[in-house]
Amino acid sequence: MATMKDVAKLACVDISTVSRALNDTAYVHPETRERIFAAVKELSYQPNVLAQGLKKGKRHTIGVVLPRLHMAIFSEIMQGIEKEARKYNYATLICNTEDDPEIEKESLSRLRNGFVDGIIIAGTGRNIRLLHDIKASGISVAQIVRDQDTSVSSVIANYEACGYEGTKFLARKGCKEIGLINGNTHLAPYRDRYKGYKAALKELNLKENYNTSLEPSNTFEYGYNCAKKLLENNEKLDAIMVSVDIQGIGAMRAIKEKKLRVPDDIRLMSLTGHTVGSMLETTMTALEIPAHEMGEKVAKMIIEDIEAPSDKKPSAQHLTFNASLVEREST
Amino acid sequence: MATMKDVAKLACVDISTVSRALNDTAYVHPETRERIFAAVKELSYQPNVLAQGLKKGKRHTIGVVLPRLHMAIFSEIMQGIEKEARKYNYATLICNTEDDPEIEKESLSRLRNGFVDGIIIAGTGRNIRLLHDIKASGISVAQIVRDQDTSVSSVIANYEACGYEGTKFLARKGCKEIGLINGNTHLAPYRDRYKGYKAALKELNLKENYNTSLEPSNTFEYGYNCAKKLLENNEKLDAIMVSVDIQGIGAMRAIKEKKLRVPDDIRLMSLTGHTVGSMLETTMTALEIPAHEMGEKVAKMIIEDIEAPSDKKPSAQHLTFNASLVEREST
DNA sequence: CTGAAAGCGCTTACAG
DNA sequence: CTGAAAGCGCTTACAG
Repeated sequence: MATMKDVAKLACVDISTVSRALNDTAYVHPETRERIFAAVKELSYQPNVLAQGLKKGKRHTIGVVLPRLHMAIFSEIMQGIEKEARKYNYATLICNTEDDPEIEKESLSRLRNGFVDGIIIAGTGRNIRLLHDIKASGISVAQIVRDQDTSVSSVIANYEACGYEGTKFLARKGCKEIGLINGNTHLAPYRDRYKGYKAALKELNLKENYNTSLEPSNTFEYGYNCAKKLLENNEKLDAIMVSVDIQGIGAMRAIKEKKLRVPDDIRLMSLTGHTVGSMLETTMTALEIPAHEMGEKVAKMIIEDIEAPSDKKPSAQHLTFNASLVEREST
Repeated sequence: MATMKDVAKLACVDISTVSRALNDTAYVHPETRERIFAAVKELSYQPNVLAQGLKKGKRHTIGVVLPRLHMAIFSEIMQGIEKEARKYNYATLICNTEDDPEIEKESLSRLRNGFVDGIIIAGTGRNIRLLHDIKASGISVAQIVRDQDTSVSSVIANYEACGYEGTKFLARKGCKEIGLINGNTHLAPYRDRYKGYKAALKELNLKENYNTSLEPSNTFEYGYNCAKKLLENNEKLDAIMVSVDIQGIGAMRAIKEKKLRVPDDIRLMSLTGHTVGSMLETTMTALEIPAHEMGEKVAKMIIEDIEAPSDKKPSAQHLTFNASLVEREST
């Protein structure tokens, strides 16, 4: 690979002049400029990003730490992040943690050391101190979906409202025994959905049908197992709310194996739908969250933070999106 | 952030000694060593990866260029790549191109400039020259799923066999009018599936039912639209093979809207299944490809290439995996 | 066993 | 308008 030195030699100028011409950071005589660009072309010179980053202390790269990509809302959010990042000429580096705090820790450690200017995270909540360290060391941080820490900016959906409105909606449909398949309530979204569910049940004077399991909750199997238990525990159950679409697919399977019909015997809805729900054989009613838009916003937020001069970084912002109810066949 | 200089000062040694102690690259007196590690701890020093990379010319990072993450087999392959990369202490950087040659070009250009030591790509086939340039410049390259270029190592599944065996299987089930929903035949997997399909039809003395559309083929909508056309064009159609699971979900929807039943009226199967197929309401028969394993292999392949001394890089290897038939409800 | 020094490929004050 | 030089944070021959 040609270096700036080679270009300088070929163009018969100093390397500093090449730098200035290329970065357009000072006036360079048109002729010199032309010679330089000719040399660049001839050598098909490409600047070394490492060296630039070393000098400027900036990588123009955002790290995104996510618990899951496959069949989860995070890959849709990611599309939004990438689109926005590309607009500002930032690259994105995705780390997939599988919701394992150890992998998360390792990913964060790796990212902090010169890899990125900012980190967007949907975290396990187990590495908050590390995250603070990272922020203190000058790397911008923002949370997506899971706001584990109020001192760090975040973009989330209103999960409590999802739990509340979902329950109310099913009650209006005549359901009396509404189950909720949730996940680890240490994570903000699960905690909040549960809160909303309980609040609605109280107003409606209904009782709780709740089941949980020890497995990772963002999976098909989890939805399947929890649905099975809910159905066994209460034979009058007439509705199941799942936290995320993928659980709903598992629940659908469990319901079918019990020879029950959706929606006639059991109504089924997802509390944080994304595009999957509309594609299923029995399409799924859902409170859909604007994943793409949320991704764009959090990317914009972190880029603004990165590019703000260090003496006046914006203070932590928290952006909450509302979900919108989309009725489909499953209710 | 503390630098190596700070550590050296605190430990009262030269920075070169710190470097040696930390990298274990030469004998350092135990006491000195201890002082250095104490200083590292005290300052919570973290080496700057940029600077290391600049000096050593290595980033310990692999770029992965994929056409799609959401609901596609690529996120499963990615899991395998990440697992293997982590084992060798490599980071992975994912670029999502949405199968757009321009985005792909941009991603590749970005990666080549000091970002990564190697690139794994499932490409559009439109940037082969650029890929050659990149390889020539000393960055390792490997292809996954799509082997557009025999001079570059690859890990793929035997798509021709998939097309062939799928067709034979459906014929054994008694199907006479077997449709194929495919995709852009400039891409090797689509081209090969089609080849296998035609070969089997010829042996069986059956005629082709083939439809294609101009949209990106890796989507639900594509499967839906093509299935609809196939059903309209031939009312005796008794089977549909889709190239990928997500198309199958769309096809299922189209079949259902026609008031036809799967598998009684129409048998449906996917030619490159991954985990989605087993989770659907009507589970989908598929030729399953070992996505996770393929990811691991391609990661291993590229890491070996990266770490080989530049005078004896291994020559291009091509690894082909077989799919295995998993019968489920849809046939 | 350890230090002084050069160098990786750039950027950016400082002169002129 | 352009060059010479220092420096970003490391690694690694070269001495001793």
